[in-house]
Amino acid sequence: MRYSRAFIPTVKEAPKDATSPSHVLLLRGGFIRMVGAGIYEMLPMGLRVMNKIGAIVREEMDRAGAHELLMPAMLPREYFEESGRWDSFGSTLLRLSDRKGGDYHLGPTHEEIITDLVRREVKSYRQMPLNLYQVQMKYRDEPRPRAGLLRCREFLMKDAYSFDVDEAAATQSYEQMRDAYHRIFTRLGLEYRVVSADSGAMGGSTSAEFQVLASTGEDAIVACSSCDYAANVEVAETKEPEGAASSAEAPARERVSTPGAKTIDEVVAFLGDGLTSARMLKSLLYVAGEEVVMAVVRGDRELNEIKLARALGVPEVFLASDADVRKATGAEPGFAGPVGFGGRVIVDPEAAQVADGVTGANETDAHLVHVAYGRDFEGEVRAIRAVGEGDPCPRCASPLRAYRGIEGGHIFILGTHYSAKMGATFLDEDGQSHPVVMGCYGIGVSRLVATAVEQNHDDNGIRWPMAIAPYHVMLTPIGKDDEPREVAERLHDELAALGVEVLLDDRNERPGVKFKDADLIGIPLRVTVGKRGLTNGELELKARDADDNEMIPLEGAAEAIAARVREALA
RNA sequence: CGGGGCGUAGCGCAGUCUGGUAGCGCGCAUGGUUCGGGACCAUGAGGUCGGAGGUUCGAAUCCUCUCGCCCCGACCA
Repeated sequence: MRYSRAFIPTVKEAPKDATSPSHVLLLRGGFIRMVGAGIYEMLPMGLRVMNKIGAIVREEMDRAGAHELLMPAMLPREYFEESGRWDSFGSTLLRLSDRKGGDYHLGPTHEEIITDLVRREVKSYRQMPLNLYQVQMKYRDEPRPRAGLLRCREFLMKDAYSFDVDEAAATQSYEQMRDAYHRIFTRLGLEYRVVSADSGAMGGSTSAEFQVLASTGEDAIVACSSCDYAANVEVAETKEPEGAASSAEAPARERVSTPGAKTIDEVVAFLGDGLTSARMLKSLLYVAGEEVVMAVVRGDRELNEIKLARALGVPEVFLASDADVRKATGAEPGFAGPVGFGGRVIVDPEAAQVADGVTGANETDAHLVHVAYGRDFEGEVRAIRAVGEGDPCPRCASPLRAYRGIEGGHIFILGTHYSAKMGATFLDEDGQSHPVVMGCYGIGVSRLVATAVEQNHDDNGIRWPMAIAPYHVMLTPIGKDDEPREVAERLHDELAALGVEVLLDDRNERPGVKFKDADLIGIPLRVTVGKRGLTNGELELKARDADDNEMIPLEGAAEAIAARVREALA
């Protein structure tokens, strides 16, 4: 491709509305343009990247035995009505009506539609296992689209659905998809972790997220430094200390006056005398359904609200208002504590280990010192704190490492959630009817374009992994002489004949402009053709992620460059 | 939906407080000089100041309403 004939509208200054690295660089590099909030155009370069990702996804899905189909994006109301999601999806569902006043929506996901297809067409155990997928635009009216392609209202998604006769077979399908996803993310050239995650409202029994590591990621995850345990912090566990505090030698409980000292830091500073936040018993009041409960974690730890909700068996918990705190403890906020507290108390195992703790006295301007679980207060011991860097792995006790990630894929076993509700049943060998057992598997294809950039960029621009780069090689003839241009033209044709995708910068621009654009758009290999090298019969080869040039002989250059490309793709 | 910010030329911004002929840089066009990390000179094109209403002799500027975009939070099979 001749750069002069391509459509690559790069810009020097970042549009002010873009803040995340991928958003800035994809805009500046001429890959995307915004049409509305969370709605983007894929320009030729962006589309090349997205299509490459899509091709890898399709290859691996096909290899795993899945079959591609295409469902409509515009859907009549009745399907989501049937599953209850016409209401439960709320305003995230983009609704529209036709000329006759009929209700429609744009598909945010397709469990209902595929389940309808399968209930009409699949009647026998002989027709399973079955795995159907599509790559299609999805529509979700996100409350807050953001960060360019990372969270859009219209986005390209690969969604696959498996259908099996029972849980065991469904698990097998799930494992096959997990393997396929491993191959996909590996081939994309992205560093990632598979983490266990909250199954959310899907009610699935088993699920895993494929998290692409990026310091700018929205999700916090932990991964073991030695075994393969990894989890979203929403659900991450850690090896908990056993037993209760050995409080035998601790002095008897005592009330101390702590005027104005409400926060952990203030109390530690006020009491002094070697007190650390790890000896504080942080007591937080939460509203869970009808009741107000107290959650106690060590003062140097954070509470994980999802885990607390799960421990309490409620969908979610809300931090109590100041008024609720006063009512429940009889004291101003900042002085709550488990000793003598009337309601339900959940104690984190680490907090239960504190032998000589300090906590609020449920009395304004007062705390209690020399407090221990088991001796001074009771409660249900449940792991409710946030797990983080350095905590021991729940499986092997090695230290966990904290990462940030972007969710690139998510796989679920759905069970019979949709099939039972929608009557997707089959007959087994004995003529008995059963609901099919489903799984669903998503990959955010357009999101991965941005995710790859978040993980692979520097101050000068993008550094595409070879497998998804818009072109493999950038040819940069420089100087005003004819020779570099002629050599570059010839090299372009030779490389193309070898199956290498080449972008030839034939623009009449100064070298600096060409180099800056080359770095910005991030083609993995750049070949500079200039008088400097040609006088020695050489070309300059520079990898986008390397610091220095290397000189290669002009003789046989095409083969050498093609070999480098093949090597990077292997 | 709560909080904050921003809409002025294709992009980035100044001008708004204190009303008085709409400016700068980049980009674009033409000519010339340049040519190994975003060159220089000259000339030029390009704007209903997001929109509507109001106040005023006069509104980018003041008032009211409205639309859009960004960030934080809530939310996010």
